[in-house]
Amino acid sequence: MKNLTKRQEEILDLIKTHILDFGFPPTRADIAKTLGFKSPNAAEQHLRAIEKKGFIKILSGASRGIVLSDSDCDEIPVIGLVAAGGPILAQENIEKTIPRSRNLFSNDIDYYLRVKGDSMVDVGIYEEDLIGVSKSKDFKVGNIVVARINDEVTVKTLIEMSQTKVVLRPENQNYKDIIVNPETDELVIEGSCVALVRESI
Amino acid sequence: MKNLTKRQEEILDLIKTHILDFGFPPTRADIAKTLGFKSPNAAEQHLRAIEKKGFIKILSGASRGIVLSDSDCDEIPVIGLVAAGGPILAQENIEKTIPRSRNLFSNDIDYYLRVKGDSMVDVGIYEEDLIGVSKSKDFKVGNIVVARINDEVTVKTLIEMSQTKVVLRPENQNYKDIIVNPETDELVIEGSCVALVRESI
DNA sequence: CAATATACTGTATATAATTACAGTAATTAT
DNA sequence: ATAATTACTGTAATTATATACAGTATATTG
Repeated sequence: MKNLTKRQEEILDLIKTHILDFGFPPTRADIAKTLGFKSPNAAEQHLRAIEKKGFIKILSGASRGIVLSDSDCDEIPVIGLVAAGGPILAQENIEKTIPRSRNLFSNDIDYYLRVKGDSMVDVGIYEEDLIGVSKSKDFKVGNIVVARINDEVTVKTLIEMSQTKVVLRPENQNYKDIIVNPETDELVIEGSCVALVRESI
Repeated sequence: MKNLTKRQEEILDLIKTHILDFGFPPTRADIAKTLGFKSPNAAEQHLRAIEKKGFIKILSGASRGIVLSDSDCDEIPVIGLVAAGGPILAQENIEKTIPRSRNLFSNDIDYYLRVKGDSMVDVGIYEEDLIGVSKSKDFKVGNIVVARINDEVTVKTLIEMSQTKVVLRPENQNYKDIIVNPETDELVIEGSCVALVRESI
């Protein structure tokens, strides 16, 4: 799918905003008025261009007949197994997506990560649970974080964090603390857990 | 808010379905065609009646200008503390509601129940968690259920169920099984847990 | 360098859609 | 008993909207 131009993106945003605000898409005249066009035809031609690039579908003969394509209704990815090496949000890691509008949580969730293993059972995080991850950088010691250590992604409690020592604790007596020296090992805190979802009890 | 007639309810449903299917509300003509009216004015008058009862707002002069009122986007109640005696879904028990459209789960969730106490920590259900409850009657032994025993509502695992003996097990070594004789004690299985949500980790 | 894409103005028209007016008939509330 | 509500048909006017056609100008691609 080709990229939209800046102006086209503006128009797509306007359509989404209109739907959010009113519950239905704008007319050509609405678009023209909002963006200051003097002709509704300017909007028309933008819409055709955006349709050509696959971001919307125009239903001919229907008023306000603009249908957003699935790809752009802003979905939250659910990450299954993370392939070693690549970025977490790489396409091949995405198990499915959830429309952002269905997001139950007020928190800022950038993606859901499916939990593998039992290293966090003592805080009630089980295998196959989905944890909501926020990429925000304001995590603190004590938070449960998503960490990447040398290409391996793991969910642990952040216990200590300094220039030379980071301690990640599995919440399960059978496991030992992971102690990393960020100067010798590659360590990235990808985000912190802000929610948990268990789909099948 | 007054109740809708059967026909009006049909029309409101049609509007919701149309929005779901197309992304925008139907026209009067659409409604008339779908329901077999020979005049778009039949639809018009129904819409006015539904608006009068507060379920929709009609934006005059705008095509497809039908806005659903908040109240009818079908909300899932979140039940906090259950007052002894009354029904679970009584108004005073409802802590808040969540739009059904925001429901992440495919399961049939009739309400969310906020967990009190630590009797289920061994299966990862913690105080303040929300469990999604389905009122469906096809729960089985082994399921986690919401039970009401003599006016007290509790979440436990259903271990055994016969005419004269029902065993409910707290999933916490510090608690003992609850054994109830449905013939002498009042016992209602309100539903079974089909999901779990933890909003703050 | 020509073709295509982008980003518009300006006009016009067919059709889509709202909405008013005039009825009919059955049911329900006062 | 009478008024109001419900549930429509039928017609028609007005307005809202999509959309075609004719331009202008600049930027980008092959």
